[in-house]
Amino acid sequence: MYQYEYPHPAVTVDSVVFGLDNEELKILLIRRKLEPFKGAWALPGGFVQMDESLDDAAKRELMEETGVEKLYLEQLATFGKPDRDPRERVITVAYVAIVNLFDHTVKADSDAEEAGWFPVEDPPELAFDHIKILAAALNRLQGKIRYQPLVFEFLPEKFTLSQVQKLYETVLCRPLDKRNFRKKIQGTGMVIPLDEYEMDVSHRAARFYYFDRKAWEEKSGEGFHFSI
Amino acid sequence: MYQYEYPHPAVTVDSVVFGLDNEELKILLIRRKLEPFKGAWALPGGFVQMDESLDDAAKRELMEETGVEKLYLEQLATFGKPDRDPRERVITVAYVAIVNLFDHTVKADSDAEEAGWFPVEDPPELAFDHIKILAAALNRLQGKIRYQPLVFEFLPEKFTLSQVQKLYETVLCRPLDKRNFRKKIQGTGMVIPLDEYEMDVSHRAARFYYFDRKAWEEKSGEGFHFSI
DNA sequence: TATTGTAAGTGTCGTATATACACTACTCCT
DNA sequence: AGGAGTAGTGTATATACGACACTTACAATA
Repeated sequence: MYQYEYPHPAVTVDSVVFGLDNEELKILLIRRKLEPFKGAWALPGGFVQMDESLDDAAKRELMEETGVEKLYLEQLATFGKPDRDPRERVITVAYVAIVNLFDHTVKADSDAEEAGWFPVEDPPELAFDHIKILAAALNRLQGKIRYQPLVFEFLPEKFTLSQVQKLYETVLCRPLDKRNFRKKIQGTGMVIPLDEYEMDVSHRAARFYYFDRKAWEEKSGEGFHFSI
Repeated sequence: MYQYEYPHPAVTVDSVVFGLDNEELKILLIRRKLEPFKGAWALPGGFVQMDESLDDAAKRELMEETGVEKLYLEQLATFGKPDRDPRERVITVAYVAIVNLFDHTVKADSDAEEAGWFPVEDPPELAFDHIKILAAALNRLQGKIRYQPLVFEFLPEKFTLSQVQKLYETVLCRPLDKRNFRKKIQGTGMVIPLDEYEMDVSHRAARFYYFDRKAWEEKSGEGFHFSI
């Protein structure tokens, strides 16, 4: 038992994990095994250990639940209404994560836990206030994707420009003009053409490109905006 | 005494309170009366009560420490490195606040606590990791002021365009062209001229304007960007 | 081997937006 | 009357953005 002079809330981390699955934007959800909300779908997460930072806690929980090590992770916001958990006062630090479903396989159904990918547009009923967290995460993603190169976190190392465009269209929920899009994305100077082309497609093969992370890290230092 | 089956961190809220004092951007700091960091300057804040939301906690602490009710308040980020407080594990939810030092007087030196306004550029040594929180807050302010009308939170109801421009220049740390600035700010349609002019100035009297909050709230709903 | 289906790839022009830049107007003070 | 000090105003150029339609390449099928 742990004793304190004043009451302390519990602190959890919960992550909204985005991934691109079949050209659809999806989120990873876990089915709860315990009360409260037993059987309901919920964001992956858990309690912060006393010796780990918040980022580390988020990483650990995701590692445990998805098996993925390399993912994009960023703190979103902290949710702390007094009654958001019926058991005790629980404050949750929410994260946005992006996993690359091309390069890594996610153990969606792990040992003990049932997990699954759900379309962002119509998720199932979620436990706690997780639907609010999802809304905030989607909002952040849509805002940030326009001036930071987050799209490449979703895509394989080598991708076609059509893939990039479709992803932007999916996230932003609006169509983009092909020529203008290609002008912009190539105008950044960070999306570099390879001498490789698609194979085994029943139409003209698309060229592969890669994202020059080094150039971005240098230029993002001062002033440079990605901006699509 | 309060008992828990698992260890719980303490949770505080700390606010970076910005204000415009003599055309300088300043932050409000409190001198600590207790260990640790006794005597050092720190961000105003305190423990979250079990029956209040995080926003309410931030508001309450600021009300207690500054006496100001009407202020702009927005959650910034949560800081939770395990060793950021030497006593016990303390996770702090940081807020950015803006107080209007024209319309409200802040009880900078209150009963028990010594408080003061310090230039953002060279603050004193701060307790805990508060210098990091300050850096993050300044970053947020500089970013957000360019596409949201935060400036008017600093200024009196009726202001001159020169005041607005000087404030932008102060926050962004760069000079702006007067004519282009005035074109843009008037182009928003939300900064409305009054038929009042400065009095008792030893030069041409400047016209007063006000910010049309209603128009902003309507237009900010969809798509409109303030953008300076 | 000719045809068809499908997605890839490419350029221009008009419009809107951003930037650079310098003088006159007003008020008070000496 | 003139000087000090800040308010206020317009134009021209460069850049960015959005609209828009056809040709190319590949493979499957007739």
